[in-house]
Amino acid sequence: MEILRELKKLALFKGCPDQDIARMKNCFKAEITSYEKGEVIINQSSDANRVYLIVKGEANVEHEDMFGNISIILNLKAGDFFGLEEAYADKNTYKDALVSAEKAIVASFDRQKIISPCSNNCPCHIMLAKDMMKMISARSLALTDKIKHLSQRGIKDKVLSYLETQSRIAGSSYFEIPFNKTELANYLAVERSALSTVLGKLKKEGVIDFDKKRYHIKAKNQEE
Amino acid sequence: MEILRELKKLALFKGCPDQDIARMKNCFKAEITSYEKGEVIINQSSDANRVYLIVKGEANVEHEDMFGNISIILNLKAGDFFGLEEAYADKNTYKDALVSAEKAIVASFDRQKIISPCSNNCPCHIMLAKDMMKMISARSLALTDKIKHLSQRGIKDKVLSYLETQSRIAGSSYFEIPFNKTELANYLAVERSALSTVLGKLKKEGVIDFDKKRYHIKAKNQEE
DNA sequence: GAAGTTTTGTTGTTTTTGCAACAAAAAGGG
DNA sequence: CCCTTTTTGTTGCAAAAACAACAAAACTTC
Repeated sequence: MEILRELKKLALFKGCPDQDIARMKNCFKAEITSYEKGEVIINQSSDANRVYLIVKGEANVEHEDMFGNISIILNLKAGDFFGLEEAYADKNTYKDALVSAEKAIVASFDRQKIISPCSNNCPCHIMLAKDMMKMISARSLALTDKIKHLSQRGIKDKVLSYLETQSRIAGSSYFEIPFNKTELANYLAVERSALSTVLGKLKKEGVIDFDKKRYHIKAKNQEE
Repeated sequence: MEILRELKKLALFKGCPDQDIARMKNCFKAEITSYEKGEVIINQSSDANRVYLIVKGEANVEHEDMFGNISIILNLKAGDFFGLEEAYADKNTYKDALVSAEKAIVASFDRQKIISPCSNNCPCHIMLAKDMMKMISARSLALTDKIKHLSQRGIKDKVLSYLETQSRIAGSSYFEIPFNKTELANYLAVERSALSTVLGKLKKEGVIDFDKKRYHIKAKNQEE
């Protein structure tokens, strides 16, 4: 089964023997679905009775506000979960939507099975609990990062704050981000055209360079 | 001991017999300290080897960016933790500071003891693990809420988004927020004087009313 | 490779925000 | 109760962002 190969690539199942993964899939009532780019995986405000694992590809957590503006809260990659917080915090609706950002494979699990101790005594389940904790914590920190960016005054500072973080994560001044310009504007909650202008200016000033989704931070601290 | 009375008020220790709390305090190498308003409890970027529990009072999680601007990430109340995410995600420095927002009592625990299973077989420790999970999840959701506010274009929408959330949490159109105007500006990452102008306008328009930290949302959806 | 779609860049206008400086009001401390 | 400090409101100006509308470029799809 092809899915098994994908699952084994994830840090979550690292070192799990095949038959254990199979048993867990059964135990968690796993369902696996493929999505095309742009497909809505979960609708905002729908009932939160499952948790979702990105097995392959990427998906965005999106929020639509009362005026119809859509903002990208987070970008999820293979191995990331959606809906875990709702499960553990006992919320019964998702507050955001999950939208496929490219061709993606997504597994979903029964929420109750995930959060309660396993009666079948699955070998990897205890380890899993700790991984969950780590994952939720990491997400919390990622959200804090995003707040850091959004808290910057002005588009220029927002985008630089974001790019610096991405650069740090990539470990290089050359890096690729998961967003095109429109999506980046949504992520940073600014007007797309205004962002375009600012990016153009930063490029002209020689602070950064970019092409498509690839960016390069040229000067570190030689501004003003 | 007075502290014990405070601890027992927290949801975390609800139903725990006194001697168990005492044992856990010992097991987690607990230390308890009092702080005056404005005192820094934890410095940004300092070593993350303990986790902190607000026992009484309030404290703000604050972040100082590269330009020296300070923004309030979150407001923590009695029962809330600081540093849990770093512990579980295995980060060795705090990325934000913790500052007392009023006279407060804070307990701190050894990070390792909190995240590893207890060898002493403390009676409440298993329950505690689940509470931790719930707490981190709740924080994650709170951060998402904040992102929702920050993603609004314009101060007016930001502040209304925030106030509506606070109103929903309080379950009434009359409610009190934990911030004064300066702090609210920091939380929403906008200029204080601009916020003041916008609030004044909203009051004049009859959309909201406020006095000190008490607010009232008058009209639901009759704007423009 | 032509036609349509999506993404990106550009520009001008309007509105909002940031900034700075000040004054009034409220809170806190002896 | 007076003095000091903190909080809040106000205003004018400069800067920045939102908005709208359009054009060019890139990417699809047949």
